[in-house]
Amino acid sequence: MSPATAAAAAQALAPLDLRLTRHRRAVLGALEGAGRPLTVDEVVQRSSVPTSTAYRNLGELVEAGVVVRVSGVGGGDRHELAEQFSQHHHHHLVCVECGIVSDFDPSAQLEKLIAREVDALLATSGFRVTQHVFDVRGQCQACQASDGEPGQ
Amino acid sequence: MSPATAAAAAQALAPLDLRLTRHRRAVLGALEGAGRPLTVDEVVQRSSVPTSTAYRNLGELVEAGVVVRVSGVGGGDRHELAEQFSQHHHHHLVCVECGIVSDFDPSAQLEKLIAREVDALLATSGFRVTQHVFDVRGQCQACQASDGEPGQ
DNA sequence: CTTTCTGCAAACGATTTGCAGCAGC
DNA sequence: GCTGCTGCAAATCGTTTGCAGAAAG
Repeated sequence: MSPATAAAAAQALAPLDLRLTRHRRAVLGALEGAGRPLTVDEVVQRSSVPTSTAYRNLGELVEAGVVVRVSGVGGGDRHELAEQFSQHHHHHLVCVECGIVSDFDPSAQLEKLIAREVDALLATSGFRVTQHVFDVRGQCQACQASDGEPGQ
Repeated sequence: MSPATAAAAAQALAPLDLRLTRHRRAVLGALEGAGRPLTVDEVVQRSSVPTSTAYRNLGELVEAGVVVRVSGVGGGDRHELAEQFSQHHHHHLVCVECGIVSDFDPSAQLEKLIAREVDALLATSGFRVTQHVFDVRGQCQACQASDGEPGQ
């Protein structure tokens, strides 16, 4: 994990009386290195943190706003660094076949229009928006390729 | 459940050798009546269908394309009638506090831009898009009201 | 009538938690 | 050194499944 990220994470954890322990560093390192949302199991694999601790740490990191949960397609929740820690706003491409979630950047035009739509929502329904999710589902290239093929 | 919906549902179920039983009617009636995505538990409550049957039926209805699963915030998956059965395209407002998911209609302008974005994705990443999800998260009016208050 | 559906209770897998000792700050 | 963290194993919760009898077309 980069030193800048570590410092920022420590800042976010402190108000909740949470410490930046070796396991939390490992978890954040795994998420940072992956560059896409990971399941708890993938985090355990990549960080060598025991499962129960991984669950606990991910939960606390979410509360601290350092990590966000992303819902994919079955197979449990996925996690990635919050946008303020990963440096950029993005959306998700979810493959409904293999479950992999990858990131993509939306056009500036779309973002602008979304912002306008969100403002309208507050006015019409009183809903206070904190986040928007624009996920796209379909079939990734790899799954398209393996589809018509013999042998699974 | 309206007769038109019933007929359409029967049509969708038949190819999979699935019958439109009294429980499946009850489940669809609950979803239709709610007008928002329901958890399995809410479906059980409103339809008086035993839990295991509700799970089985919802799964089958999803396979038949009559129902879609919507991911909210914890508390299990939520379900609603597929757009072709509920008459309109819409998106979701998810309250991160109470978990309630409600529907809202996007502007035509936003939909047009989303369609364009989705086309671009196929071209740049080879991802074959089948569905887009534009969910908005935040705090519903009821939860805003109960927030600063004493007693919970 | 034949095939699918139902209801129960038991199985299952993912996630959470209690507790005694270890580690940040 | 005080307070929060860890690891294990046991508890929990949502979901799935096997099976014998009921119901749909």
